[in-house]
Amino acid sequence: MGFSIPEVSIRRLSIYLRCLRQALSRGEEWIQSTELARTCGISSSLVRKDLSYFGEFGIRGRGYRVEKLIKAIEEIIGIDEPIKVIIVGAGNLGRALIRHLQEIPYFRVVGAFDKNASKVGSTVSGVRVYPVAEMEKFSRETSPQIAVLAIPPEGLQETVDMVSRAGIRGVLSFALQGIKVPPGVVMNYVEIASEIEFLSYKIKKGSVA
Amino acid sequence: MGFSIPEVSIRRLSIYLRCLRQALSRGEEWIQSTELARTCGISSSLVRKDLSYFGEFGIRGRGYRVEKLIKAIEEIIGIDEPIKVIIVGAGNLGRALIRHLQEIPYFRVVGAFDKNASKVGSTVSGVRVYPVAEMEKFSRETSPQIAVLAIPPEGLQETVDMVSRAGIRGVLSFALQGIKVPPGVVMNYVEIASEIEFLSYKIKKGSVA
DNA sequence: TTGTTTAAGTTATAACTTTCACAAAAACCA
DNA sequence: TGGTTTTTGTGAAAGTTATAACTTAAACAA
Ligand SMILES: NC(=O)c1ccc[n+]([C@@H]2O[C@H](COP(=O)([O-])OP(=O)(O)OC[C@H]3O[C@@H](n4cnc5c(N)ncnc54)[C@H](O)[C@@H]3O)[C@@H](O)[C@H]2O)c1
Ligand SMILES: NC(=O)c1ccc[n+]([C@@H]2O[C@H](COP(=O)([O-])OP(=O)(O)OC[C@H]3O[C@@H](n4cnc5c(N)ncnc54)[C@H](O)[C@@H]3O)[C@@H](O)[C@H]2O)c1
Repeated sequence: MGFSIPEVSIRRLSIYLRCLRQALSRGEEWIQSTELARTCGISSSLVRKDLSYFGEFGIRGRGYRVEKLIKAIEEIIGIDEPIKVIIVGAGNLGRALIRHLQEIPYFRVVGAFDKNASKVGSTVSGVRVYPVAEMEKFSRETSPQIAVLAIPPEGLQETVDMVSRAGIRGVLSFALQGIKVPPGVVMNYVEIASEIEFLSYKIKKGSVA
Repeated sequence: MGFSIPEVSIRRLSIYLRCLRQALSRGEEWIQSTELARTCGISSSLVRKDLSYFGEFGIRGRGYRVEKLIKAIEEIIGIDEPIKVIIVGAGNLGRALIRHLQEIPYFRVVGAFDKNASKVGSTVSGVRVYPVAEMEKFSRETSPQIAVLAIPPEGLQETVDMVSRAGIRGVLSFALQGIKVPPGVVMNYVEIASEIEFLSYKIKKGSVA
């Protein structure tokens, strides 16, 4: 076959999932690509194309069964089983993330880690904060798949290496820094400042036109 | 001319900015496209291409003057003057964002807004929390450019409309929802769940290969 | 000066992504 | 039952973005 699925398609799947869940909660049993496209703000052919990378999920002339499509996308993404997540850095951001992720049923925040002794032993929404030194041991026992790093850029490289040694292969970082990502680890970044800068540019450009 | 600058290029500019600031803080006066590319994990021709959309900033055979390039990118993005930001929703996330953005010199968090009376009047890192009803008045006096929405999806449409009425044209939302964005408003989203789902897919795919 | 080296800027090509347009399949109706 | 409608799935075209290859300008040394 020799072709790869666009990364943007995967990101869109996760948006479709949100729309589909909303549709389901509104009691809708069927949905068409046009409807899904409209709520996501894209074209219907793109919706169909994205799905077609993974198989045939719809019925021609009818649309997609909402529930079935949700299950299918969950399986594609890999969240048919709850994903175990750890949070590194139990500061303001880390605590907000724990609370947020706890509310999402297909994530399980199994633990938090902090290097500050005063944070260790405390609990955030029922999630225990462990010393970073225990990460490898904890990981052997619990096998989390994802680490979310809510720490300053200073300790980033060291932490990524540690997380990798603990066998965690997916890392989401809130510290943006030129880092050597260990082999086998997939890492991405969220940077609010960049998002605001992007908006700033768009506003500026729009006002000129 | 009839060609548009790719949005991804703008997003990369803001990453270049971070690398450049680091280089500056290390006392480096000059930087080459290869070096900038390496620290950002992309190709050097892409760096040069991105910059070439906006002009000529380097010296052939020499590279880019770090300080000059920072200034140039800041001006392109529109952060040569500090950007005034408001935060809507002074919960866990809102407070974490206030603290984070306060640390970045080219942002000025001028106020926070909450609909919960018990939050109103309090202060987070020196930023005052106002009732949402005062947003328009506040905005007339202070003219913030960007609103960051750290609220649940329920009130999103209403809040976006309010923010738009207040004359704010850039919105960053942490609630992902099929929303009608008022004309003239640029809106984008940050959704940690989507980022983790994306990682989940990549891990899953990697382990099969 | 003049030749050589270096790295930016630019053009051409390749890779990727989206859209278009239509065939195919299911459902519905007379 | 057969024709009509509807909407998916898909191959090809169009459009966009990234990479590679090349050209030009600056700097430096002899
Ligand atoms: N990228 C973004 O969009 C974004 C948004 C908000 C905050 N941030 C950044 O994230 C970081 C955390 O923000 P915060 O508001 O929670 O700060 P904070 O100071 O409240 O919390 C940081 C926590 O991390 C712990 N920590 C520091 N280094 C660590 C390490 N190497 N290992 C384990 N724990 C460690 C500290 O002990 C502290 O508890 C800050 O650097 C902030 O600038 C980024
Ligand atoms: N997208 C993401 O990545 C992400 C990350 C973290 C949290 N969240 C979401 O963001 C929201 C806020 O998270 P949190 O942890 O701060 O919750 P929180 O309950 O601590 O805070 C929410 C605050 O917003 C206020 N609020 C609610 N509706 C409002 C409105 N219409 N106008 C003004 N203020 C309003 C509430 O009074 C409260 O103070 C939650 O829905 C959470 O799920 C999203």
